[in-house]
Amino acid sequence: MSPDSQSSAEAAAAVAPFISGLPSGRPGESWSPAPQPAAAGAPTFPTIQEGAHPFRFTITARCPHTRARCGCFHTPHGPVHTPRFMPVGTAATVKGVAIPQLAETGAEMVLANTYHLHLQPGEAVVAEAGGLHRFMGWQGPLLTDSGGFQVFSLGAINRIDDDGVVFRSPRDGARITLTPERSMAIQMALGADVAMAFDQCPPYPASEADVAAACRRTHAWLERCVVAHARPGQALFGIVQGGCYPALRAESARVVAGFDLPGIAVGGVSVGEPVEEMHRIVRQVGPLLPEAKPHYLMGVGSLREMAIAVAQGFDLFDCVLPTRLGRHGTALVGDERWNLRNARFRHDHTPLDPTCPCLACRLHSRAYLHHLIRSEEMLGRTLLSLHNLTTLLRFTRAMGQAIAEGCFAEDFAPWEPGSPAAHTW
RNA sequence: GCGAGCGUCGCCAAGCGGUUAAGGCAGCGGCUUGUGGUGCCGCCAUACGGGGGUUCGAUUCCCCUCGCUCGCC
Repeated sequence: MSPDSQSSAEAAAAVAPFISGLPSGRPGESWSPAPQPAAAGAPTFPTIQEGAHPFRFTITARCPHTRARCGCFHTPHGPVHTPRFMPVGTAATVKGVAIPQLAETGAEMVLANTYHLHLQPGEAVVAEAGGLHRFMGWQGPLLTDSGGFQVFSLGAINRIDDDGVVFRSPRDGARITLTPERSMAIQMALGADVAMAFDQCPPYPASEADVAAACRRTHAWLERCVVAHARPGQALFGIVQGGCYPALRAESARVVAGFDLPGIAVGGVSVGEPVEEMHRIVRQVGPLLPEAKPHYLMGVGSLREMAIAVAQGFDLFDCVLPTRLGRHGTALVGDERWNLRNARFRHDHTPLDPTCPCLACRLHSRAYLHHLIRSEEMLGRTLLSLHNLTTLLRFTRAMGQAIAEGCFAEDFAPWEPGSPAAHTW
């Protein structure tokens, strides 16, 4: 059975584990959003985690032709089958998508953001709710980004030094300091399954000297993150930097791998560099990562780039693209992008993508989606976001299946009729 | 019927003797990669209600005409 050709009963069953913490809606049934208060002196972390977790990563199959592998990363909130795309839920919500719908896309691990949640509503509110899982209602694995990227990409930075970053809150102008220790404290309070190291992501282009300095700082900060991180049941991932400089990348990969953390990420891509540059970095760095750990390529979520990365042994991806494109009216169909605003869809009463199992494609036509987007109806944004997420998730799942069956290739394109992996689509 | 005003892109609207005839909306396309529900970038009137004149030159001045608006009978 294709992973996507499931009946609605099967779909409901698949969703159930992700929403088991939610009330059934039956009359008289009560639901307490927060656990019982902890005893005096106990850590203030959410109590839904019990003890240390090994965060095992098991590789179940390897591609004979490339470095690709498929496997399973085990977290306290369940498995993440790799390769896998991870939807971005910046403010503890994947914009426009409700939890049951999110589960239907095939998402297993979801991202949230330290920077945004610290500013609003503040990690204390999340912690008092019982942690991020309880707060947002997602019972599957969660990962929090450290806030490092946002400080550099969105923030009006006041000062950056070896200690950390001082910036002004775009919300109320308040002066905020973020350091490795602070980021760890916030992420521990949020309580995701995976916390990311606080890093410095240099812009593109940047001089070799500037990138080298950012690397040194990122490595020093990683050490401080490791020291500060003390939350059972939460893994810490280090981040490799180095921009487009091979020597710096190699050095960074060596240093970060040396910390022997449960996972390793590659950052500093998708920052405006040409895609060919990204391909070079992926091809260079992939082979340098410790074989037995999950490899997470940060910020990459276009099909071609993910396939190239998977071929170099990357396992996890995240990207705002599917939801941002969806909100703005663009649908991913195969490897094309369709702007649903375009007049050519006005009278097109066929499904968006007949091969896609998502809600938008099952229930609605291109003409209807076109109408919703043109009318700026919020349902249009939701449906396209859902569709785009579904497309990326089924693509990464199809890669996994193809790896297991030995029919994966770097130019993986299962939607093409002649593709040896067509049956995985 | 008389008086006044107005008619510039689908809509709103500058220009008031020499302009590549602003701009906005709409429309037609494009862009967005560890997320400010945004944003950005192209394209879109040889044409100024119609017809005559004056002038080297008229969307801009004059006459006629058509249409709309507001007053007064």
